Amino acid sequence: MGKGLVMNKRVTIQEVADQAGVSKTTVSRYLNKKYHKMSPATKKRIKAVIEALDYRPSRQAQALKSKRSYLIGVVIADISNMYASLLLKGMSQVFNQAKWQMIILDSLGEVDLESQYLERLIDQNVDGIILQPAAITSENYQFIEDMQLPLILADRKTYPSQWLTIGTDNEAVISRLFDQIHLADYQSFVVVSEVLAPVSTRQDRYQAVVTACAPAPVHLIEVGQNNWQKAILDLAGQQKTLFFCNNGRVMIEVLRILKQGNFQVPQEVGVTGFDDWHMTDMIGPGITSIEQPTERIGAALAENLLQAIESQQILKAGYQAIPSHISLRSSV
Amino acid sequence: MGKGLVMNKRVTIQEVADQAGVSKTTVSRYLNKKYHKMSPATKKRIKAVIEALDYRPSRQAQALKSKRSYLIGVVIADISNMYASLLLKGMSQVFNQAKWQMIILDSLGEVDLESQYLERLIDQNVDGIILQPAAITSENYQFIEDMQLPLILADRKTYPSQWLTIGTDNEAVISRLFDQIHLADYQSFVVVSEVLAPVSTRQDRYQAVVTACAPAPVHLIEVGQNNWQKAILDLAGQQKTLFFCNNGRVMIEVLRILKQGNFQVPQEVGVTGFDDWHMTDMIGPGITSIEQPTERIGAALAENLLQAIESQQILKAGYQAIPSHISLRSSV
DNA sequence: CTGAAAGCGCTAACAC
DNA sequence: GTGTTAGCGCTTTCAG
Repeated sequence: MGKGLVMNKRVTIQEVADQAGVSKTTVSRYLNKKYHKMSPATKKRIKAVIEALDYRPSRQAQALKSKRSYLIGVVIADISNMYASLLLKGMSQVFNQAKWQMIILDSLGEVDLESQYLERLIDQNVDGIILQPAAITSENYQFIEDMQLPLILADRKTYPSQWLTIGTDNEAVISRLFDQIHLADYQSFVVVSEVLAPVSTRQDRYQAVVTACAPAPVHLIEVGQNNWQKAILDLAGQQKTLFFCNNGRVMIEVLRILKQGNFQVPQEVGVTGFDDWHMTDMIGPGITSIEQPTERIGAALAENLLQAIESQQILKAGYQAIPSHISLRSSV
Repeated sequence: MGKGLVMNKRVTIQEVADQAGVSKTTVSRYLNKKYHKMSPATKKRIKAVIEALDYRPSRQAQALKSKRSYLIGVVIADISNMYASLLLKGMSQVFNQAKWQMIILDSLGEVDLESQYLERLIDQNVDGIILQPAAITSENYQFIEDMQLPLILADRKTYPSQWLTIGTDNEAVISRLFDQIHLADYQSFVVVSEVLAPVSTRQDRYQAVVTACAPAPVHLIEVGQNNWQKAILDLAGQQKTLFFCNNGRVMIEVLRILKQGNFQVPQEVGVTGFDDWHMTDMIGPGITSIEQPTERIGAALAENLLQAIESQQILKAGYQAIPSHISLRSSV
């Protein structure tokens, strides 16, 4: 690898220049592949010295001068969540293949913490930001725009629409899913979700279910609310109910509760919804569910952001929906 | 928030100095809380200007001068893995609470890619590195040591032992788990694992099972090998077998295979092992399993690394085991 | 108590 | 083709 046996201090461009008998400028030109007017001889000499010394330019210094850090800030609402993991996987495939690196922060879904972290990213001179916003109002993120920093939203929209958001095709896939379900089999319909208000995705999914079930009414159970578990069991006990779960964690919970209540799926209750794990087929009879293309969403976020950074263009506000896959099994 | 309506360029320390009628030096002193010899008046004035201008120092520039980037490099073998997610969660709790930020890279378990990423982190002037190594030989990481960069290993040891590694108490917890199992119930014992060779953790777990079952022999099935699925079904069919799964993904796979083969757990086969998801209770009868304290491992890694960085001391090589929890259910 | 000046490692006019 | 010079935004002697 051309590495010396022991090396303490970083070698600098100056040392390379000295050893090669040229100026820093020339070395810098070499580094930045500006060969257009450079004698093959010097070029070769510099190359040799760089290898001998195992010289690697300091990104810090380059960034300070060139205003490009090759750092991307990523703020996620919960890094331990499977959805987030897959999103990050997709991003890292795009960024790391190129020379970009991600600084990843976990906002815990808390708006104040999120603001703090966003500011830190700006302090760090990141070239762009990918954000899964904890707030639903665009105003919270206006200051990023003011800084002229490219920003792209993951999964969740903010209002009024101001940035490009990339996520699942919630409405379309839910509509397709319900086309496959024989609604007459059910006497009541329930959406189970984490609290709707702060997250556009949850609202959109709820609305899509409402639309799909119309004119039948749709109940909403928000996990964490008073007696929500009991509410599920009550509904399941009263009439044949279809439970639509807004994400994978919720689905796991619902299945657990129904199992404890000794309800048979799909004979006594129906269960469907979003499955972040792609593994509900392990559970019970196999759950008919929506599998999100999470990695591809992550990759798309990264690609779009890079393009915006490199072209210096502002991303067009709006929602880019990546199509989901419906996994038909036997839970409904 | 003290933010102006529109601001394009970052404000610099020079502008603050000008507005406050002092020199950059004094502002810098203020920023670094060197108040010892500074008149309350100037202090107040600087404070006011900083707030009015919403000035925030550039980390880039600070780092270039002070040799402290407040950046930590984290290289993980697979970022979409649940174990990794929880590790990162634990780390982020420690780092982000303080003013540290993580650059996270996914090595895909590939040694070459990993080397490349580690070098990039060095280029970026990170203050320390947390690594879940893809290779098992310490030699691969010697160059980090040569750079005087604090390094700490997550979950996996390298040989010869050269750095502090923090992970699960594999041997101890496996020994405790087997104390709870009535070995006489089984006629054969099998460890199912991803390929053993490159990862110390997998080897250690296998050895611990061998020790616990002695003098009975222990079969080893490496997933991905020729006909490994069939091997599982064959063993299960021949005699009453206990399957020990080396991690959560493997356990999911084993359960899936056994289910397809119509084997009843625990009547016909026993299943136990490590469960990264803390959710195998959703599956079948509830799986007796080992739940790793993954978040705490992540936090411990972060804490130890920070301490090493701040004290300028080298971490003592060795293995720090964080105790796991055994979840006794009914699968064995 | 405060400031001038040098410099961290690099890039980019502008000369020659 | 290549070098000189002047910074990027900050910290830190060293003087006063």
